[in-house]
Parts: sequence; C-alpha cells; structure tokens
Amino acid sequence: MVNSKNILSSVEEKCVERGIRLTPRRRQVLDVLVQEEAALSAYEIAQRCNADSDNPMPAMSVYRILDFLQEQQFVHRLETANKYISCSHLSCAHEHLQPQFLICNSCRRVEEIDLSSSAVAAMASAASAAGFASISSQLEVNGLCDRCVHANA
Amino acid sequence: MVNSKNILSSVEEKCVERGIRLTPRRRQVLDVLVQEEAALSAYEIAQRCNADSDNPMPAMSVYRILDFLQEQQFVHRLETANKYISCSHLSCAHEHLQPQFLICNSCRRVEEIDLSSSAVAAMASAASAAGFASISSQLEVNGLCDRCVHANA
DNA sequence: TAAGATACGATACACTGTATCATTTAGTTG
DNA sequence: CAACTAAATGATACAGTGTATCGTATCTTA
Ligand SMILES: [Zn+2]
Ligand SMILES: [Zn+2]
Ligand SMILES: [Zn+2]
Ligand SMILES: [Zn+2]
Repeated sequence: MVNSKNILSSVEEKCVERGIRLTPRRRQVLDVLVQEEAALSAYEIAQRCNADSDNPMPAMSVYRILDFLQEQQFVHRLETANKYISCSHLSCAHEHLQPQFLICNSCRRVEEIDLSSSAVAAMASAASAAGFASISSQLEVNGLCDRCVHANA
Repeated sequence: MVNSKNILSSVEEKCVERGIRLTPRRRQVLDVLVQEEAALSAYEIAQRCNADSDNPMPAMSVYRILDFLQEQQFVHRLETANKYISCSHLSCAHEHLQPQFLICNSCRRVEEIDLSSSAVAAMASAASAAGFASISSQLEVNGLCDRCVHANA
C-alpha cells in the first residue's frame, strides 16, 4: 500500500508554487492513480472513484482532470494502451522531458524509467540510417518484470 | 507510385506456399496499404476501397481481413496510432520477429526498420536496471524524416 | 454431389472520447 | 460584503472505433 498522503501533500506544494488548484475532484483522481501500480483507463478510474464515494464521478470529468494532471506532468498517458499512470517523481524534484515506460505483460505494472544516453544514441543512430533526422519519443516497451519471472520460474 | 502489381504477385506466391488464400477482398485491402506510405486506420482503408470500387467494403470486413494480413505479417499495426501499414518486406524473403517503426510527425510516413543489436542491448540494459528481466517489443518512435527537415529548412 | 471448413455480409451493440451548454464554485475587485 | 469574472464541474448528446453474432456464400475435399 502506497503512502499516498505524503505524495499528495508534495503535489499540493507544487500546485501552490505553480499557482494552480488541486481540487477535491483532481485529488481524488490522482489518488486513485497513485495507489495503483498498473495503468488505468479513464473509465476504470471513474469506476474506482465511484467505488469509494457517494458523489459520482462522471467519465467526462475524468478526462478533463486527466488533461490537467498531464499538463502538470503529475500523470502520464501510455499511448499504446491508452491508459494513465501517476508520475513516479511526484514527491521529488526530478524533472523529465519525455518519460519512458516498461510495461509488464504479466502483471501489467508499469515502471517509469530514464533511458541512458547510450540507449538514446543507439536509437538515434538507427533512425539516421533509415533516413530520419531526429527522434523524440515517449518509448513504451513491453516485457516481463523480475517478480513475474521469478514467480513463473 | 509504387509498383503494387509486382509486390502483390510476390505475396500471391507466399500465400500459395503457405496454403492460404489471397481473396479479392484481401488483395484489395493489401493493395490500398501497399500504395500508401503513411499508416491508415481501418475506416480509412474502407473508404479508399469504396472510392475505387462499386462493391462496398464494410468496415467489419476490413477488420477481419486486417487480422488475417497481420497473422501472415503482410501488414503491421502501429499500436500508438492504431493504424495499419504494409510490411516493407513483401517482395523479399526477409524474416522479422518484431518490427520497429519510425513515424514522421510532419508527413506521417512510416519506415520499418531493424534495430541494431547495440540499440537493443542498450534498451535491455536500461530495463534490467529498472527491474525488468526481459523486453520484447515493437518499438514505435516518432520523429522527423529527412525530407521534412529539408523542406522546412 | 454432399459435407465441412473458410470467408464474407449485415446488424446490433459496447466502449471510448469529444463537443456543447448550463450550473456551480472559487478568486478578484470596488 | 456585494458584484463581477474566471475556473471548474455537471449533464447531455453525439461521433468514432472495435467486437460479437448470426446467417449466407464460396471453396475444399472426400
Ligand atoms: Zn514522470
Ligand atoms: Zn510483472
Ligand atoms: Zn515487416
Ligand atoms: Zn516526413
């Protein structure tokens, strides 16, 4: 169980710094994502909000709130799966431009990584050979996490 | 303009070898993709089929046919965009396991590449550092192709 | 030709995301 | 505090995408 209270107060501070509002609705959506290791779709988020609250969360609100949270880099969107995951740097000062993700094909959990410069250089070299001048991408790589490998060994 | 006739007869041969059928419908869908440098959605494919034919192509047929063409590796599906593109190795004997793609953000054209082993090794190393034992992925990298870079210079 | 398998046509439907407008809430100013 | 303004939310309708399902047609094979 993640200590979402500490994480959310860090986010609260950042919002104050940036002069933006972390409303109860936004906080609720972010909390759902912070407590989840796997990525969730917008409708899955709405369902979880409605599970532990009497005030129904419409899916449309989820989309709006996700837009806001993405702009602030509090959550990221996995383009391949079209799902959302909280940033793993909510409680630190780490800055990232484009995040990269590893997605476990077995347990679906997602790890946010920073690719080494050598890996990026190797990608850029392959792109150049194929007639592409520049690449800038959020890489999403599927695989198997250690936990699942050991569990199935 | 691509010489789709030669490409399609190569595909025809492969179908004979594999004991499968390249029906007129399947040929029609494949032809649309062969003649297009950019990736197309299922509904876009249906529209193009209907543009130059009086026999309407239902979207549902397109999906079924795309399933077939994907199984045979005649076309690939871009997971990020949810669009389809013909394999660039239709008329040769090149074998690939997981293809990788470069997608131009300006003109949308797609290049199918084979990542160098060093690039793959660099990716695997980053994954290992993040607690992922194995990766196996169809990488899709956005960028700018040389043509577009020169055109906008 | 008859039986079975494969491919296709057609309809309905679920899911996802957007557009739009009304309403409420939160800040701002006099 | 009252009035104003902007931001956020509620609510409805709708378009696009993909699937499920059933019936029909075509091909294969004995
Ligand atoms: Zn992040
Ligand atoms: Zn796992
Ligand atoms: Zn290919
Ligand atoms: Zn281009």
